[in-house]
Amino acid sequence: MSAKFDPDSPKGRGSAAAVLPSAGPGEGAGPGNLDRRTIIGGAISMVDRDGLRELTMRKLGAYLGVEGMALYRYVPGRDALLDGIVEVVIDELYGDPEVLLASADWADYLRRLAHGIRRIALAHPQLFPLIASRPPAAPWVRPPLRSLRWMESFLQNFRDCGFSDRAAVAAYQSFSSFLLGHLLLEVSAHGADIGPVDDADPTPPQTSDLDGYPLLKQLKPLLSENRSAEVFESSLNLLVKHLKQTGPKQSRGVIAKIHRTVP
Amino acid sequence: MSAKFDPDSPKGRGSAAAVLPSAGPGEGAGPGNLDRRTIIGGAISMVDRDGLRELTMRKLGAYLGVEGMALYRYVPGRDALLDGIVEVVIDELYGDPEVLLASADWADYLRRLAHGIRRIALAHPQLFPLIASRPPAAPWVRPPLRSLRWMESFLQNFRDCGFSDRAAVAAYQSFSSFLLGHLLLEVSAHGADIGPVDDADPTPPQTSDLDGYPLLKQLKPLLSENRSAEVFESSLNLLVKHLKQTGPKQSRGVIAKIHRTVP
DNA sequence: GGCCAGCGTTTACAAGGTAAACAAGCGAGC
DNA sequence: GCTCGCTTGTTTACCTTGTAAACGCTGGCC
Repeated sequence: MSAKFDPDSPKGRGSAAAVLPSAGPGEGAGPGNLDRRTIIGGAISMVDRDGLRELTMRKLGAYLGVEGMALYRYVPGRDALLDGIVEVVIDELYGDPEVLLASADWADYLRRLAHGIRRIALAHPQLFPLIASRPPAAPWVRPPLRSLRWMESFLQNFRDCGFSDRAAVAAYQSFSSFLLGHLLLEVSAHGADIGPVDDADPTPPQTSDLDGYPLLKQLKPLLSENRSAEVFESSLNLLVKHLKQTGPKQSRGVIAKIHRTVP
Repeated sequence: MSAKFDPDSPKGRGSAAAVLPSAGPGEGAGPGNLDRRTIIGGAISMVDRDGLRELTMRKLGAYLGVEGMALYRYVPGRDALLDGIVEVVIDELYGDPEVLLASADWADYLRRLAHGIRRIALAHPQLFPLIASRPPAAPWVRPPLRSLRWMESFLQNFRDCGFSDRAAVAAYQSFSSFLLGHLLLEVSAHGADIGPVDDADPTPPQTSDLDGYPLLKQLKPLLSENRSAEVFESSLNLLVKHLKQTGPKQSRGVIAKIHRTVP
């Protein structure tokens, strides 16, 4: 495993995690140029560029070459827009050829899914906290796996792989929690969340007051090292190993037929 | 370990995680009733009650029996107020008698710390996402452990327990990520984050459209079971076990003297 | 008594979300 | 071809919020 190349980095791959052709600024905006998808797409690229705080109805309107109020014809309000964004971004998963909807090899399934979501997180660092914190449709649909469809296919797949109901649910929960925690931290280290809070001073408290904290000062190089990719990989492996011990009912080699694809 | 009793539930204990006497509404507000602490305390209890979105300068002012603008004499602005909140809430850790600043038994240390933070998260479900998403002082200070002081003592303790620098840093990172992921999910299941977005309909999409998702429908009882306390406990144990394998240089039994307390 | 510093209030303004009235284009039916 | 009414974007307007700046009270000190 190379230490230098991160296979999930947005620059490192060509696939999904790229959103529709991005709905760039549509200056000349005759009527009919607008629809829900375009609006959400525009919102996504605005947020990717400027951060969440800069996403306002009027500015998004301007970005699309239209008056802010026009958006309300397609989106009930700002909150709904945010929900739409989350939904669309998560839907990128469906377009990712490396993520499978089902696989008899649940470990492989899990790894692909995890990397797929990581790719999304890295492609949209500014959006990821939103994905994590928007209230889910139902209380047991956990971020970042958000959608009922993904949840259904996840559980189905694990059951088909011989997990008991309880074990499948447990797998789902540990997986979500691992992914959320890891990616949220990774993404926030990328300087996400905080948009241009202060456009002034680009390095506010950098290299600052570590004087009271000698150990911190000493370990700073280690702490600043970005080994996210490897850490991600090894935590994921740990999770898989743990599931292998606690999860599947039948022993290795027995494969339950996948008899059902997802809606 | 009882399955029914959650030792970290706010109702289940008497200790910290209770914030100052709460700075209740101070109706008659002569001058001098105000200070930074009171303001932050009031903000915290407002958020605990009504959610983040309801926390506005004017409403907080009213809550404290004062005009909104008065707050600006003690707090530079709303963002700084939020930072103050996060800081104060995390500081509850120092008041928690069950959390140790250092211990020769690092596993015990870790467990106590984890439970301490969990207690905070459960005591302030509405605030926890804020703790998780406020930009940290330095990029390598990860939520939810937030403060430089905690970080320093954490690392120091692990080093004193025989962890190499690298291992201590790794422990810090896995610990943060585990804690963040788990608690964020746990707290959001408590219906946090989303404040009174719509005061109308108390059960909007409940028991709703699970029709396309038979497995979900079937597993719903399992999924809605709240075993957070146990799951937390066992994930924490898993983490500890893992650290035991990868972490400390010297074998069990050798205790490095704790020769330094934290600033 | 007069003055000053500290503190809360008033006034004012720029964003932002959103409702409601409005207008321009355009196809359906006659 | 004309008109009607719908679709879609625009204008206007209002309320809430964050925040700057000016104002005025009040209690202690000379």
